[in-house]
Amino acid sequence: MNIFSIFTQHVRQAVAELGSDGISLPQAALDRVVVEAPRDPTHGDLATNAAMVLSKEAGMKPRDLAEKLAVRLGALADVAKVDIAGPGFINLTLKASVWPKVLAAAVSAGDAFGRATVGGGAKVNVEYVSANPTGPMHVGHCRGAVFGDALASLLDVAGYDVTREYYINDAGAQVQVLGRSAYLRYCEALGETISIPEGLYPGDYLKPVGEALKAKYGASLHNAPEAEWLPICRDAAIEAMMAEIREDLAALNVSHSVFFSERSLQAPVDKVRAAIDTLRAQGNIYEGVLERPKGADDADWEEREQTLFRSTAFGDDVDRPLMKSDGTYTYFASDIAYHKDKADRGFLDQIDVWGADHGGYVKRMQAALKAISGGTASLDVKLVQLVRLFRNGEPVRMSKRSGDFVTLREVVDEVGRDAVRFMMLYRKNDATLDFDLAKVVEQSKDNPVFYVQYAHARCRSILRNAQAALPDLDLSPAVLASASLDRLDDAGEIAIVQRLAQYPRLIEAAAQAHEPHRVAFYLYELASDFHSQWNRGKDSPHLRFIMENDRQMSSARLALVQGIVTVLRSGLAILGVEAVEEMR
RNA sequence: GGUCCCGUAGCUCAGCCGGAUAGAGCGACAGCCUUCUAAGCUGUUGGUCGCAGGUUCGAGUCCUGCCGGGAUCGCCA
Repeated sequence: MNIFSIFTQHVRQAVAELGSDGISLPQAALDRVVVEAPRDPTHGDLATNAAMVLSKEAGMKPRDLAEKLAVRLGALADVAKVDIAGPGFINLTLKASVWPKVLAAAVSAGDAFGRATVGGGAKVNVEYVSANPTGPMHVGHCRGAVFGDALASLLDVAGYDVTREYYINDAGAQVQVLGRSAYLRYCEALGETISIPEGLYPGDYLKPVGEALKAKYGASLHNAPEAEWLPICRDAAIEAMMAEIREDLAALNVSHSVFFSERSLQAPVDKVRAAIDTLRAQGNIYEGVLERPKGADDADWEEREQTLFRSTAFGDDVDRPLMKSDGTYTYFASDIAYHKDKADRGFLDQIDVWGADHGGYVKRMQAALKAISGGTASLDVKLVQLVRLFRNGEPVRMSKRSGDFVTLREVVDEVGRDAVRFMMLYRKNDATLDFDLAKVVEQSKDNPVFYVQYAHARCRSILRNAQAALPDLDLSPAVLASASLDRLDDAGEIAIVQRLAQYPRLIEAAAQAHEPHRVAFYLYELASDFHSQWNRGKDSPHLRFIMENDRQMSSARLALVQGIVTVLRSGLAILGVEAVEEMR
C-alpha cells in the first residue's frame, strides 16, 4: 500500500475529469504532477503541485485551477480537508482513519511491504567489483562491492529482473605479469633464491600458488621455455586469486550470479573482432592520428596512426583507439565487445559500478554501447569515490606498491561486515568517505550502524517482553494487523506510521535514481522516530508500548512495533546488513 | 589546456526527475535514570547553500562564466 502512488492516481484522475469543464490537458503534462509529503506538517499530510505545473497549458491561474481540483479531491473518501496555499499548492489533510489502514497493510504484508513494481520486470544488469584477479581484494574495492550489491538488491525489490555480474579481467598484460610473478614463486618453491624485479607482484599471496605448481608439475616447468610455462602459471594464479576473491566477497556478504571472463571474448570466437567489424560496417571506425593531449605526462608520446572508434559522433570528446601498438586489442575494445554481449543477452538497461579514477572512461563507454546497440541499450555508470581509512582519527596509510596494503578481509575481520556495509552506504556514492575503524564499532549514537541495529533489537525486545507479560496475547503479524489500530492517536505514534507509509515510495525513488544510500538515511530516521517514542514512555507511562492493564492498547502499539520491525528488516536486507535480535 | 566529480551550520553530511520558513548527527550549553536495554531521549545554539549572471509563478536543485578542492587525459585495467 503506497498512499503516494494512490493519491497521485487520484489527482491525475481529477485532472482528467476537468475535461467536463472544457479543460483538456496533454497526457505528458500529467507526468509532472506529483504528490508528496509537505515538509511542514501544518500543510497537511499530502501536497500536490498539479495546479502550478498545469496552469499554463490549462490557460488558467494556478489558484483558479486549484479550486476546481480541490472540489474533486475533497470528495474522496479518505480526505478530511483540502487547502489551497501559497502559489497554488493543494494540501490534503487525510482522515485519521487512513493511518490504521496503512499500518495494518504494512504489518500483514510483512517482507512484501515496500516491494514495488516500478521496474516492471525489466531486465537490468549490474556489474560491480570486477577487481583484477592479480591479488586479494584491498579495502579500496569494498565500496564498489557493497554499493553494487545493495543497488542490485534495491532494484530487485523495486520490481526489476536483476542480474549481478562480475567481469574478470583475465586477458590483459596484467595477468601475464601475474603469471611471471607466480613462476618466480614456483622457482622459489623449488628451492631457488629469488628476487622480485620491479613491475612484478611482490605479495606473499602468490607463494601458495608456487607451492601448488611445484606439487603438480614438479620441476618440469623450470627449464621449459616461457611460452610453455607462462599460460600454466598464469591460469593457476588466476584461478587461485579468483577463489580468494570469491571468499573475500562472501565475507562481505556480496554476491554475483555471473562471472564473465574477458578472455572468453577472444576465444574460441573472437567477439572483439566481431564488435569492431560491426562498428566498421557502420562507418564508425577509421585509421587516424590522435592529437597529443595537453598538460598530461606525455614525455614518451609518439605520434602514430592507429585504429580509432569515432566516439565523438556519440557524445565523447575525442575518438578512441582500439588497437595497441603491439597489435593486441586495447582494454576499451574488449569492453565494447563485453557490453555488446550484455546487450545481446537482452540487457538494454546496464549499470556499471566503477572507481572514481575511471571517470574519464564513462563517455566513451556510453558512446560505444549506444553505437553498437543501434541506440537500443543504455549504460548508467555509477562512480564510487575513494575511501580514506582512519583509526581514531589518524589516517591508516597503505601502500599498494610494496604489496603491503590493507586487505578487505582485514577490515571485515576487524569491524564486522555489517559495520563496513552500512557505513559504505551511509554516504552518496560520489562523495569521498572517511572510514574510521574505531568509530564504526562504537556502541553509541555517533555510530549509525549501531543506532539502527539497536532500534531493531529494542523492538524485538519489546515483543519478547510483551509475550512474557501478556502470555495469552497472539503477537503474530496477522493478528496484530487486525488490532484496534485506531487507538494509536498519539502524535508520536502517528508520526511513526506516516514514516512507515513513506517507505514504499522511498524504495521506488531510490531504485529509479540508482541511489541505495537513501535507504540507509531513511532507516536512520525511522530508528530515531522509534527511540524518541520509546523514551517518551518514561515521562508518560501511558505511552508505553506494553500496557498490562489495557490489552487492546497493547495490541495496537505492538502492531506499531511490528510495523517498525517489518520496515527495518526490509531496509536492512536491501543494505545487506543483519537485523539483530539483541545487542551484545 | 580538455573532461568528470565535489563545494550546504564550527566539523561530518542529507536535501526525494525545481516547490512553501534549507534539515540531521557531532561539537558547545542546559536538562531527563524506582521504568519495555540511559548503548537512549529532550531543549538551546548555529547557514550570504563557493561567487556572479541567466531561465520562471518559484532555484541549494536547471543553464552559462568564474573561484577553490579532487580525479583523469593513446600503447594500464
